[in-house]
Amino acid sequence: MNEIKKPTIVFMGTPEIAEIVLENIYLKNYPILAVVTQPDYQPKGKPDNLISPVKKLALEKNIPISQPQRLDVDFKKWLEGLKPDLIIVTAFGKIIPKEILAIPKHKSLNVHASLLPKLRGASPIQNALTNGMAETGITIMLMDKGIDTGDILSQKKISIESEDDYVTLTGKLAVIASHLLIDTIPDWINKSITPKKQDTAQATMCQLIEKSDGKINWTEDAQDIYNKFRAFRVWPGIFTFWENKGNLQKISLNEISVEINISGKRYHLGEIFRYSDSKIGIQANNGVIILGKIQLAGKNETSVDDFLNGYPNFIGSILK
RNA sequence: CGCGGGGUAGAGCAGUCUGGCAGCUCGUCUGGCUCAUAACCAGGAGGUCGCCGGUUCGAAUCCGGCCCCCGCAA
Repeated sequence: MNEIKKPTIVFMGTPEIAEIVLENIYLKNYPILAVVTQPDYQPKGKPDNLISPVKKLALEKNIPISQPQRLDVDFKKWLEGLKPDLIIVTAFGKIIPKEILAIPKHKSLNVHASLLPKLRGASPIQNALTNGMAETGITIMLMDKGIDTGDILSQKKISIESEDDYVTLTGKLAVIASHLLIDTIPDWINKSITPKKQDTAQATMCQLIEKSDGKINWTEDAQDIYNKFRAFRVWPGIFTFWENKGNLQKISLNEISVEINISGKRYHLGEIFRYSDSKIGIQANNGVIILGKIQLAGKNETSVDDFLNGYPNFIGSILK
């Protein structure tokens, strides 16, 4: 790696993956002028504001913080005043106008958690999992006015293990992202990288996740249901409905596993049955979902064994 | 004052409407049975029924206030 004068950086990002990338930039002694992150979120009934992981780290390291509601004229003026050499964006969560992207001398780079042009958009990690993909990766690219359509500077692949879920995969990708970024910045400043156009014909877009996407359809393959569980681990989770004494009650499946080698008798799709002495299963297509921890709406999370002590009629019902 | 569910033994729940001995399943302890077991049989321990006040001969239950947990919406 060539020696360069380190560019001054404004970092824009919000969740854990952004925090890890930011931390590595900080540890490598890049001058960070400011971080920009989403406004604090105040949940009802909780005493404390939830602050983004990026903000938490910035507070710890005494880096100036901006949390604009909108990226408007005032924000632009503020940013111009900082005269950054480079903007780094990682999972920021808002679309950034191109006037802002154009401010830094060395433009704006985006760290995206997929192998572009695959999985452009807001939720690449979850979509890699729901699609059952065998590999994904990190792309660092120049930002333009489209969503993840900019020219590619560098990429790194990672294989997705069958036991990976959103948490573990995000962790792995974050580490790769932070290293790839540190390797890429000097080459970009030195102009020793030629940006590559994306092959638009190969592009796929990932849709924004909604809470309702967590609803389980018991006619789906067991493996697909399990993939959804892995992808939605942190949010929105997966859920189904149980008819108990005439009431439809929402049940979240917070901890499950899957058995795809089906043996023995089959049940109705969505039917709950005793899969073995210690396992409670739900029949899905081409496999069985094994319950670990579940949560009835309005109640605390419990193990399925505890749940059955209170609701013995659970076994034999059919989930909807 | 956004909408809704909940707080009962170590865990999960019923009982509350219609006030009248504190219950169920599991766990735990003791004993029995068994080659053996997360099995089976018998017995026991374990409760401030979230907190405060009110009504009543009598309150987990009815009335008023408060605290806490959770789901939805944002």
